Amino acid sequence: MKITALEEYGLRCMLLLADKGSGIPLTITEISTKEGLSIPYTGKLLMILKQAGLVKAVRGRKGGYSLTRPPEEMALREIFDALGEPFFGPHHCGRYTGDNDVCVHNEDCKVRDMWTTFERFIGSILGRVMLADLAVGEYDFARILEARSEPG
Amino acid sequence: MKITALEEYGLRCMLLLADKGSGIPLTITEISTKEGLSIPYTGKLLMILKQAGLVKAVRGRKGGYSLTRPPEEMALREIFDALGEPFFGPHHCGRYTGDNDVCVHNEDCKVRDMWTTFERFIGSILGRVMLADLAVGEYDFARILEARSEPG
DNA sequence: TTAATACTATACAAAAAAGTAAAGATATTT
DNA sequence: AAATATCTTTACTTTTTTGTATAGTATTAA
Repeated sequence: MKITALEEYGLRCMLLLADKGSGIPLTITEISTKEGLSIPYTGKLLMILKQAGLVKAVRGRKGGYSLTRPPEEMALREIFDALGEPFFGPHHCGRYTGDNDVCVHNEDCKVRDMWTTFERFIGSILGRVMLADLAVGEYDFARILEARSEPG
Repeated sequence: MKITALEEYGLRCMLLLADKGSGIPLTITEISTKEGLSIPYTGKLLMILKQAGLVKAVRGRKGGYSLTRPPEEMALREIFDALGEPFFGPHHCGRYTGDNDVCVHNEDCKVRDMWTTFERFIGSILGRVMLADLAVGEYDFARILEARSEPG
């Protein structure tokens, strides 16, 4: 039950871009310096985020990366989905089949049902907390859950 | 953001022991057969659970594993803590330091604060859902959160 | 048009997690 | 006491994840 490296570092990069504002893009070099990451690894991260449509790249001089949307409209859920599988995703049961081709509990599984509920619970939070909330330091989940409706 | 193999399989073994009742212990061989896992791997899992004090072992004939406490008193949280680190644990920041010895955001980190809140949120659920709830198919988290007080 | 700057893609190396193998120690039953 | 069934320990192999290296492509400003 762990946060992966891509998720952790990817979120940090997104936050950096959110803080910067959408004016001037940030280069890979700048991002890598500010986050203490290597340049190739930073490039890899940004590439993943770009392919998910969360950031856009401008080449050449004065180029760099910036967000495709204002951080107020970017849910943490989208960011994590871009950087890895969800907590309990569609591949879970096919992945943990033990020694068999298909899980022993395939027909009826209490653990699966529990994870499904759990995933939905977590998703309802991450879908409503926006990158802008993070930038401002707002993560009172209970209040956010109350104030905002389920995301579309 | 993923569930580890140890957590998934370990939880299944615990559920199996909970269903069995605390009378006759289950052997590694029985557990491995019922869960579709190899015998050595099952042994490894049970050893971890034993060292955490969640199960006890009896050697020799008629031996095997059983729960140390009734499943009504065993929170999912304890089980996951035994099988791996918590979602956002004390080692997180020391682990994701990029190329430096200490994380660039060590002084003031919005991501860290967010994870802390998030971890507490998840913990408040997992601390109140018991293994017995799972066995019965009860995982209406909202209701459980409402009905039960914060665990000690 | 040229050189500098920046992103893109592919292949590879290192570290961590997952899973296996085999020999050893302990308890119970006969 | 001996045989058997069980847990226990250590070391090893495989797979996945992380992170690196390098060569290539595109854009812009002078």
